[in-house]
Amino acid sequence: MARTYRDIKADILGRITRGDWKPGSLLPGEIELAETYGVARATVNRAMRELTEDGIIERKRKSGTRVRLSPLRQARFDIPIVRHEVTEQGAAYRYALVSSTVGPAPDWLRARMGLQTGDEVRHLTCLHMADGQPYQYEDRWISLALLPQARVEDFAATAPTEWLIAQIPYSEVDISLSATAADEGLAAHLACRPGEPLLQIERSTRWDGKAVTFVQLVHRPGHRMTTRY
Amino acid sequence: MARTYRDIKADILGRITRGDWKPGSLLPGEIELAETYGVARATVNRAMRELTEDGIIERKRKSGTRVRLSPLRQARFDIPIVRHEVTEQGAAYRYALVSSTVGPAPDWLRARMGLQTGDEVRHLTCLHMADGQPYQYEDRWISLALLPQARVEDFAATAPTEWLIAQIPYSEVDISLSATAADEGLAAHLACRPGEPLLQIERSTRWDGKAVTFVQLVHRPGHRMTTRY
DNA sequence: GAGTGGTCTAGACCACCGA
DNA sequence: CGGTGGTCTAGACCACTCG
Repeated sequence: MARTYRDIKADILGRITRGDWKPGSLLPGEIELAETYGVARATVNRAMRELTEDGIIERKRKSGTRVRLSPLRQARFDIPIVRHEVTEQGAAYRYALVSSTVGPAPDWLRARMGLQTGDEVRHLTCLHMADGQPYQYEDRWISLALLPQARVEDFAATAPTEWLIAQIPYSEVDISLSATAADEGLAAHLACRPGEPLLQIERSTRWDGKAVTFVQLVHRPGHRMTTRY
Repeated sequence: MARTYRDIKADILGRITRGDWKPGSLLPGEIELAETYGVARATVNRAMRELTEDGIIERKRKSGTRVRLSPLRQARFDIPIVRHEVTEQGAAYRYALVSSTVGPAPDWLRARMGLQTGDEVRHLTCLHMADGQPYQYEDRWISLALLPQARVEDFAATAPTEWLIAQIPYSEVDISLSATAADEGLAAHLACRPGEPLLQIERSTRWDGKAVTFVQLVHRPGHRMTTRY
């Protein structure tokens, strides 16, 4: 007999995957299930709530709980710090600052970050290496309106990402994943041929609703992001 | 005054983002917080549990709750059904079956799916279109050992994904994201130049621990996957 | 209006793990 | 060992929404 909310969650999920409860069908109410399993209603509720978060079932007051017609598929990808990603693979991590400038934000960036005309930004490009091989190329813009201390910071030793985490640990982020072709510069930095397909991640970070930083991260050829669910 | 677990969660998160509680620091215990907020301990627990799931804090019995040193970043991407993805953009969806064969699984696929020598698979390639333009190219393999009914199914009208969901609604999935270059065939199907960088998703689906299907989904040039957190 | 899920409470016991 | 979080209970009230 099931006793914990985990047991109950597993049992309900089992009935769904085995086809006892088919997509679209109505599940028993919480009170009934609580009696069936011999537990308190709160315990059943916890199990059902997690199944809802997992995209397995849909719940509505009054109408009850149904198995989702088409399961809501969502994958979670960890967004690692490059240094950790590299060292966890057992490789030696090295970071190099490639270029650094300060100036007014170009138009496309102003649009993208929602900056005012004349707002200045620190523009950094850097390279992250694993065992001496290029691993990821980083092209970052930091708003000096919000982070004036970025004007004078020396990024020779510390990568911008890790510096930024120390400044604003918790923020809102937009992420975009796409494929891009290596141009001459990228090819040189990542030691690949021009035109080679590369996985690119773009991140916009906001704090208190205001744009803090925008970054393009381009991975070396063949890089994969993986996850399971 | 905070009254619900949402209020409390927001208040705690606010103190963290504002820097009242810095990364690595110890938060008050649940009992103390419950008294502070004037609620039951279970309410504080719910708030803290969600902050843990969100990767904001770390909890350990006996030692207590700490703000994570470097916030655990994870992004959730919805894995939509192509047809829904297209129609939600207001475009007309069309599906076309390109090729279909039945035969023994090639070696690389056997390794990838963990099939036995001689296991047969149905191999399908199809095209998903939005407003008459190529949108996504699908290259799918279905294990006939697990889904014998796939041998005779006519995929002319129904896309494999949607048929599969009807057969095994809930399953375990491995996902891999990468960039690939269009070869001659892909270029023809997706109406792009050979060599063009394309975003590719590979999915392995298991049910009851056994490999059911493997698919490569290649998006048209310029496609982006986006999310926020 | 009434039935369902959403949440809160007060109390209890347990499991883990650091000192 | 003792303190912390993890979970369960029994009961209650509330909010949403369908009929």
